[in-house]
Amino acid sequence: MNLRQLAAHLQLSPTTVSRALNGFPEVNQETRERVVETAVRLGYRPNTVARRLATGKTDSIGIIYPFEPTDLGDPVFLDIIAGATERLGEAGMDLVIVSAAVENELETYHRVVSGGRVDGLIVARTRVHDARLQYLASKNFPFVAHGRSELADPYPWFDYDNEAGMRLAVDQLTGEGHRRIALVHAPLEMNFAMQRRLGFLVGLNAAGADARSEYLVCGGLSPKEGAVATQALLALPEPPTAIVVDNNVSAPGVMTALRQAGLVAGRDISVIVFGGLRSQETETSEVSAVLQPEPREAGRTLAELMLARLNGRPAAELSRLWKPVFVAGTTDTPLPV
Amino acid sequence: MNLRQLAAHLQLSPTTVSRALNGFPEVNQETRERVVETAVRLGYRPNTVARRLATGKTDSIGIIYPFEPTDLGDPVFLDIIAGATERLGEAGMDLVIVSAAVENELETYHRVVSGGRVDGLIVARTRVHDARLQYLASKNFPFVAHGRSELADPYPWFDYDNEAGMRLAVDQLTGEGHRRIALVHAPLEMNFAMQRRLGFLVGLNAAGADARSEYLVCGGLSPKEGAVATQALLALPEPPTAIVVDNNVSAPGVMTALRQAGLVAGRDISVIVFGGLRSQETETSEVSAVLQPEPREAGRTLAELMLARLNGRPAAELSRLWKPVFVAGTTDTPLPV
DNA sequence: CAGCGTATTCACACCGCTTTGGATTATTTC
DNA sequence: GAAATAATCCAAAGCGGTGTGAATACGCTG
Repeated sequence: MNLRQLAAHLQLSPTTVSRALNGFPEVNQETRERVVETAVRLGYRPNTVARRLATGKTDSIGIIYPFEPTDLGDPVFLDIIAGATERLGEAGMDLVIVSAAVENELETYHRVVSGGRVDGLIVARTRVHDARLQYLASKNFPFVAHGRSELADPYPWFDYDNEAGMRLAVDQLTGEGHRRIALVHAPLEMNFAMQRRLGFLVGLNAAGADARSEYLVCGGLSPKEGAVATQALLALPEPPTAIVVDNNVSAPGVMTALRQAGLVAGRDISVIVFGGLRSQETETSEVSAVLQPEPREAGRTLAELMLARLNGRPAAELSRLWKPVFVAGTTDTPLPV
Repeated sequence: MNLRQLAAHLQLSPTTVSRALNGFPEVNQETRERVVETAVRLGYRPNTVARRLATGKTDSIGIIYPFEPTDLGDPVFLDIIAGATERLGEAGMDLVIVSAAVENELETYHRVVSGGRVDGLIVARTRVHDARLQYLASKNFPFVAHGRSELADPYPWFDYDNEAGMRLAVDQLTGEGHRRIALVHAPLEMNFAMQRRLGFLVGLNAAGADARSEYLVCGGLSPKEGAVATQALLALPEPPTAIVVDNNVSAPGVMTALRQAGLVAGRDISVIVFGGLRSQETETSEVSAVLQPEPREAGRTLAELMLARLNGRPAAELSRLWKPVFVAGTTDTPLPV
C-alpha cells in the first residue's frame, strides 16, 4: 500500500493525499478527514526511505563508536545511548550505531557523511586534536561532541568539568594528608585525560605537594592496561599512598591489581575513581568516586543539542558543562601518621 | 558530487558508471578502471538513501529495545550491540536502535516494519507468548529472536540452554547440602524465566527436595524489585539457606538487600546468579555464577543469523543453543551441619 | 456579465540511484 | 561477405514520496 494506490483508492491525486496527511493548509477539511480515515483503515504508512530521498532529511542521527575488540567498553555508554535514543525517539528520529575499527575510523566518518546516511553525528571520546571533529567542521556537517576539543570555531559540545572534578578528588586526598598521590590516566590524546591531568597537577600544587613524574602513569582505556600501570606503581621504590584513576574503564583493572598485590583499598592504600565503578551498587566496599550525575541524562542532553543544532541554533549557544560531585566511599582514608 | 555529475565528467552514461562501480561484467575493463579511478579522485560516494529506494534494501537492521526509564538496563546489552554492530559492519550494514516505551511497544514495531526502515529486526527478551514475534512472523518480516518463544513455525533464534544452566546452579547447591533453596526470578511472561524456573524445579526434584511455593518469588527485572523480593524471602518464618537469582539485572538488588540485612553471601547464605555480575572483575568476593560465554559473541551470532536469514537460508537451520557453564565464586558454601 | 480573488485540486518534475530492454559496434562463423 | 554472436554502452522507466506552478471551480464585485 503506497501513496499512489491510496490516492487511486480515494480518487484523488497523490499530491493532495500527501498534503492532507502532512497537515498542509490548502486542503479541504472534509477531504482531509476522508483521507486520514481511509489511510488509517487501509494501514497506509509512508515509506521512510522514499520520504528521505525526497526531503533530503534522513531523520536519523549516527554515532560511530570505536568498539575495541579487546576491552569491555565504556560502562556508561549504554546509558548514554539509551538517553539519546529516548530523546530522539520523541522527535521521531532514529539512532544509528556504526561500528568502526580504530585503524580506519576516519574512513568510516567519510563514508557515513558523504553517503548521506544521517543528518548528524554524535562524536564520543573526543581527543585533544581530533581529526574527526576537524573533518566534520570542515564539511559543515552537524555534530555534537561528547567532550571538548581544540577547534577553531564554536561547536556544540557536552562535557563534564573535568578539571574541577579532578580537583575534588585531589583535594579530598591531600586533605587526608596524602602527598604521594599517583594518577593512572587515559592516553593523553584524549581530551578529558589532559583536562583531568591538569586538575590533578593544579590540585597537588595547591596543597604544596610536588607531582612526581613516576606517579603519572598511563593506564590506557582498558582494564588490562590499568592493571599493568598499577603494578608498575606498586613496584616503585617509594610507592604512592593514594591513587586516582581518571576513568572508569581501566579502573576495574586497577582494583584487580591492588587485590592481587594483597592490598585492600581504603586500608592499605587510598583510591578514588573518576566516573565511579558500576559495581558499587552491589558490594560492601564502595569505591570513592567523582561522579557525573545521570549518564542517561547525558545522552538526552546530547540528543537535545543535536536537535537544536539541526534546527539552526547557533553553535555558540550549544554547549553544556556539568559539574561532577565527589561521592565518599570506603576506599579513601586519612594517611596514618 | 552525484552519479549524474560523475558520469558527465567521464562522458559516460550514469548506467555505465553505476555498472562499473558495482562490478557488473558487461563493462570494459579499461572503462571500469577509468571510472573507479575518477570516482576515487573526485571523492564520489553513492547516496545511501537513493540506493536504498532503488533497490528496496535498507542495508540496516534494527533492534527495538524497551528502555525502561527506571532500571539500569541489561549489563550485557551493550556487548551484544557491540558484537552485532561489528558483524553487521563487516557486511556493510548498520544497526539502528529504536527506543520504545513499553506501553506502545507493538505500535513501534508496526511503524518500523511498514515504514520500511530496516531489512530485519532483532527481538530481545522474548516472552513465552510474544505478540511481537507473532506479528513479525505473520508479516513474514525477517527477524532473529534473542531467546525462544512459543511460535507455530520455525524461526531463527539464539538462546542459552536455560534449563540446563539452572540445573548447574541447583545441583551445585543441593550437592552442598542445601534443601531450602529460593528462586528470585524475572516475570514469568519472559521465556527465559519460565525455562530457568523449570530447570530449578526439576533440579530440586532430582535432589529429592520439594519446591516450596513461598521460595519462588518474582524479583522483576530491576535491582529495586530484586531487593524487595529478597527482603520478603528473609522475612519468612523459615528463610532459605540459599538463593538463586535467575537474571543479572535484578541481582545487584538482591545483593544489596542481603547486605542491608547484615548477611554476608558465602558465609550466612549462599547465592548463585544466572548471568553473573558485571562487578566481579573488581571485587575480592566473586559471585558464584552460571555464565553464558562471551556476550559479545552472542551479538555476533545474532547478526550472523540475521544475515543468513536475509540470504534466504531456511529458518529451520537458523538456531543456536549455547550451553552455560558454572563458575565457582565465593558466595556459595556447603550448608553447616 | 466580465473580472477577479480565493479555495481546492492536480500534473509534472525531481531526489539519486538501479535496472530493463534495446542500440551500437566489434568480432566471429560459415 | 552476410549473418550470427559477443562486447559495450545508453535511454528511459522506475523506486515512493515531496514541492512547484498551473488548472479548475466557486463566489463576489462593480
